[in-house]
Amino acid sequence: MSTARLGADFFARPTLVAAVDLIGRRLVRVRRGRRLAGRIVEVEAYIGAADTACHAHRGCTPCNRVMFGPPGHAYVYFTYGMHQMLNVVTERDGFPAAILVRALEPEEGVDSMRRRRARAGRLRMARRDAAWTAGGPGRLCQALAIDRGLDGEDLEASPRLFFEEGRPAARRDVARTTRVGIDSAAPRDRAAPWRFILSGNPCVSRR
DNA sequence: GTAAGGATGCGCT
DNA sequence: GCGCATCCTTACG
Repeated sequence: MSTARLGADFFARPTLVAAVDLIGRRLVRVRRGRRLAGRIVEVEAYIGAADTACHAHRGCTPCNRVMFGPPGHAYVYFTYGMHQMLNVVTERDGFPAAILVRALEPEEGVDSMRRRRARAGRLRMARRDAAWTAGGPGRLCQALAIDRGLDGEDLEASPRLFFEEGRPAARRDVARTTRVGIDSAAPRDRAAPWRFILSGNPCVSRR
């Protein structure tokens, strides 16, 4: 178990390689001097302008420009009128690709995460269990107070948001599936097995 | 200026 | 499994 921080080199690799390697690592959000952290149990890869499920497929816009920049930076996107999603930019500067962090197993600051979820009006469900706190990209961002204010954050240097080496999963414990919620993408891209999950972990989102 | 749709989540059946 | 809330982002006029 290591608390060493993952640097830009970790993400300056082929996206699928970095995505598998990210399973089991720790995402840390520091807020008011306190740590909110969890083990990453689910991610998805979005790779290049040719991937019709990737936000980059319509070109560079003010909202997605971070994805076209250097690796190791946070790309935070707003969708469905109410949800934010946290991504990490991968590959070389100029090539748009990212890993969407879809679910965490809460480890530190769990009560704070639950309070944040409850305050947002999800009281009834928020009491249930820790798994509910950060399973799913929208829930994760809410629990960790991640919003577009963190878009473009340098995760190698930021005091507010970063990754730690944690406890990487054994390769045999990482399962691959197709990505979630991309029905309008081309059939070839819907079929790509670019979602990675920690097998059997209760915090993984649906399916 | 305006309209359509979206990398979701919740509650109910 | 299904409907709906909710509003930013984008494309088009």
